[in-house]
Amino acid sequence: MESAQENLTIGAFAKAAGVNVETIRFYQLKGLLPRPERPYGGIRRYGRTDVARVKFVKSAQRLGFSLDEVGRLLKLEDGTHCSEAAELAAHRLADVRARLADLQRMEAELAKLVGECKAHSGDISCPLIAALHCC
Amino acid sequence: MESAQENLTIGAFAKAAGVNVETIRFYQLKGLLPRPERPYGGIRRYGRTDVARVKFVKSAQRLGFSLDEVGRLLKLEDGTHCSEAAELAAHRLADVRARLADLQRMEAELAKLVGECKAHSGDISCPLIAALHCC
DNA sequence: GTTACTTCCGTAGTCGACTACGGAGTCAAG
DNA sequence: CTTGACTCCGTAGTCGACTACGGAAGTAAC
Ligand SMILES: [Zn+2]
Ligand SMILES: [Zn+2]
Ligand SMILES: [Zn+2]
Ligand SMILES: [Zn+2]
Repeated sequence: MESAQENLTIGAFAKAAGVNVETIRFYQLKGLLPRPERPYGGIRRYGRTDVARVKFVKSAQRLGFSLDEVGRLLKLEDGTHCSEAAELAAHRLADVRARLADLQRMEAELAKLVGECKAHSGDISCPLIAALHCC
Repeated sequence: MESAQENLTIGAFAKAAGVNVETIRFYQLKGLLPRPERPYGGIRRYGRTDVARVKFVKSAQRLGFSLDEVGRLLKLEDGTHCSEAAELAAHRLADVRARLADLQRMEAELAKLVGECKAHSGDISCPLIAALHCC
């Protein structure tokens, strides 16, 4: 056979890419995926480059990029002039690190409070609740 | 004077609590804050317990609790039977830790890719872009 | 050739935590 | 007594990344 990965209907394409059909349509709407030509009154067909493109989007998402940023990354796909991509990634990294710091603070405070609640006796009021009171 | 912190209009209340007026109304709508009685055709007045309540909400939010969870925490405010509060906090802690792990993965991968992009010569294609390609 | 699954397409709904808007009523200062 | 700020209240819009719906038309299986 020519290939099991060419001439896919949108359903097979979505399955091959590991996403829902609606996600494909949504990406087309957002300009992340092209809408292939449609034969007279027929249905559109997709190939392996489309699958690769969706997987690119999903990989980038796993790194924290927004769909908007992924759109910009896709325009630099040849990889020859990567300074813009590097800048995008650096921004993303800074943002990830900021969120990380925030979560680490939450983790420490929550862990402390949960520990204190476990430890306190039934008589005095709960330090976990008390901590939320005075700012 | 009796107190600068009693008989506040909603505007003064919001300022004292460090939030917008609309936030107060939103919390009232969500049942996080009571709506004080309104004298015949007059305007509602707020006091220090209301301010404390908003600050409680904001403290809990900083620990990662959703407004829905904060609502449940507010019902345990006396701090005498804290096992439910402790359970909520433990769930929150588990969730925070899961998000933390995810962000740490992103941080490591992004940092690696940014480093590789800085290092690669102009000839070969960018490892940052390449990494997004093959799943 | 009929049934049953897909596809196509646009529009609208979801979630959370607000934010904005609009029009009427209230209040204090001058 | 007017001006201007503030309050009241409901409804609607925002953001991101989908998800759901609905009806018409295409397609595959029997
Ligand atoms: Zn306790
Ligand atoms: Zn209290
Ligand atoms: Zn590079
Ligand atoms: Zn590619």
